[in-house]
Amino acid sequence: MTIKEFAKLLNISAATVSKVLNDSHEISAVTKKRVLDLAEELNFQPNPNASSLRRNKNKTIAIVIPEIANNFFSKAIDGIEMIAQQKGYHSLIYLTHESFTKELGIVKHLMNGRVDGVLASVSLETTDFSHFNDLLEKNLPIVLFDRVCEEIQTAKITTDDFHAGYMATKHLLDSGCKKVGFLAFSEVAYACRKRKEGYMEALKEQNIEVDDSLIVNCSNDMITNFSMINNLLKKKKKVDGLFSSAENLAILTYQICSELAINIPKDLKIVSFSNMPMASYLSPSLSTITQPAFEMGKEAATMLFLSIEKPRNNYKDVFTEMKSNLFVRNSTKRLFLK
Amino acid sequence: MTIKEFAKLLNISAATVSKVLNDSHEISAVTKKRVLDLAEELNFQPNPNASSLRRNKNKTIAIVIPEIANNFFSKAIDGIEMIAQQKGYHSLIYLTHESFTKELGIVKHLMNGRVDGVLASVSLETTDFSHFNDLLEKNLPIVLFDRVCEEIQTAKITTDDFHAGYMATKHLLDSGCKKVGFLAFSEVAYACRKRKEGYMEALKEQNIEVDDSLIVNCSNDMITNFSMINNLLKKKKKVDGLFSSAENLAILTYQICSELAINIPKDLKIVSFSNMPMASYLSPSLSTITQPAFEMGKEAATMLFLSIEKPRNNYKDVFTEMKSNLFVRNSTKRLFLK
DNA sequence: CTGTTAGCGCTTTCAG
DNA sequence: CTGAAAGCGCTAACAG
Repeated sequence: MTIKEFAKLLNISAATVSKVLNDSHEISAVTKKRVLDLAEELNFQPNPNASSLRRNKNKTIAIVIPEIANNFFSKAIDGIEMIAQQKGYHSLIYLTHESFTKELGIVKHLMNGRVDGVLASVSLETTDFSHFNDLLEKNLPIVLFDRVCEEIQTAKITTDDFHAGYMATKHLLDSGCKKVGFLAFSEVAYACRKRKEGYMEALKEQNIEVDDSLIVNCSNDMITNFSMINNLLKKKKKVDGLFSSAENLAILTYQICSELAINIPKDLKIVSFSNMPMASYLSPSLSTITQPAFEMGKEAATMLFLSIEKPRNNYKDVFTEMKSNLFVRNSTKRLFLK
Repeated sequence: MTIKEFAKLLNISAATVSKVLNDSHEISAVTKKRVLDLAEELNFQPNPNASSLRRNKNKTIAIVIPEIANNFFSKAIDGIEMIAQQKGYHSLIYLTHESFTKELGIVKHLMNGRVDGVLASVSLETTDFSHFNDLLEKNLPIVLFDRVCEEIQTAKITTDDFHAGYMATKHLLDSGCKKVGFLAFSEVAYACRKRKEGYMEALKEQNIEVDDSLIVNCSNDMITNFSMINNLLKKKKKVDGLFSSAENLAILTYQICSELAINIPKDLKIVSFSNMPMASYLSPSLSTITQPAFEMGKEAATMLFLSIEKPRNNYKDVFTEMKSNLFVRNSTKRLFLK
């Protein structure tokens, strides 16, 4: 049903109906009620495409992320979608699967005006970020979260990755580890570099030389990751502690330890970034750093709507670092970072 | 930039450009190339709202699910999005958070023609399914997956829940359990009822009377679930095996066992539906039944596109039960269902 | 093979 | 306070 047909049912004009549905102040209370009542009864909704075309606004945002089968990202989407639903916006989801080419294609596509704003976490392969700048030049607001980059001047949300890395490593050293390794999910990603800097800071504080052979630079290729971590662990007495910058690498390590008959946590203590629910009950030997994924999603979405609804310079280049939680050992200890 | 402005750059008409971009056969190769080259160079894309309005088609589907911070649903979305991307479709995501009211609001909203099809998993609270029928009456194709219902005549995808329940329970009995309990995530959900029927079948086969006091009917309220499961477990010697129909209930049980100092799997063996990555390495005592979530997503999306692109009766009321990759797994055993 | 034209359904002046 | 009419940008029918 079109707005014209609907209007005819009440013997008024389409313009009047449109004004009521858009809550214009120039309509009498009586007409308003008549329209709203019938709209409710018939579940009448104006055609969103016609409306978007005319207004040049879509009430839609895009979420561009590397993967979704991931406890961090799925919780972040949960937060994003909650804010979007509150604001009456719709959320389109796009997965890059860590591919630069896909990310580029998606972002270029988004320049067609299908969405009013973009929330993005950059893929592991991405080192050239100019496609995001192209969005900004088209006046499309964008907020980066978790996988941010330094090159783009826009709002960004991360956890305090340096401090988290520092605390994780310190925890391992305090637990008696002498040789603490580091599993990097990427050599270039900003978040991972910060986590590594925190790791190095904790070592430095205790006058421990950084041993590059204890640092495994992983990638998106799990086969290679497996063999690199395997190589590290099969050298007896090589490492007694491991700080993992990503959940999937920690899980991979559990698998390797199982095959090599390495006892966790007796022979090897692990602290990992992870958003697995109740990790400490399921696997009491896994200590986790939990990022506030849901809150980060909400925060990122809130900032995006701010800049969709207000002029751009309100938010430009804000950098927010959120506090994360370090859960250690079956929830008897819980160290808050910061 | 509009298609008219773009056409002027090449001194041709907007219609011609439109035909090229929609791959019409009535355009010369030369013109085609000129248009495509410039479009590539300028990243020109026609306004999607104008196009959708004119065509009355959106190249967009909706995914309506209870929650996303969930290993099953996030993997399913992964599969859905993959097929959608291949088909050049966009995916809108809507979360009901298990609320009937929210589901109703979302589905009613979708009747405005914003999407060309709907993929849905019904919420736990939903017992009246007529809103889905309203969609079908508006000629909007819909495919239900995992949380399906019997009341709607449309395509549905589930796992073989009866057989999975049977195998899980049989596995516990074969492992020497005498008193096997069942954690139901819902009393009414079709999938859960089937899992329970499988559970009862396995008991019956071994001439074991069903003991209702070993069946915990859980809900979406985790506080109540906690106390009900706690009550069951704190009675010593009450149960020595537990089949959980949902991952979150199993994790809750791990927490309770930790507090009650119940040794898993010595005192209590657990088999649970779960899509946690490498559950058996992380927590070797947890045996899982893994649903082929990714494949179910792909299958559901494929069926949806079939019915979007072809007349409706092609797919009406097909019921697919997926069997591949459904197995009880712990580190040592992997039992394939069917 | 290419161009002209009408109109998708809505919102927004502007006139009354 | 209400309505008439223009036009958002595109595509499809039709003419040439």
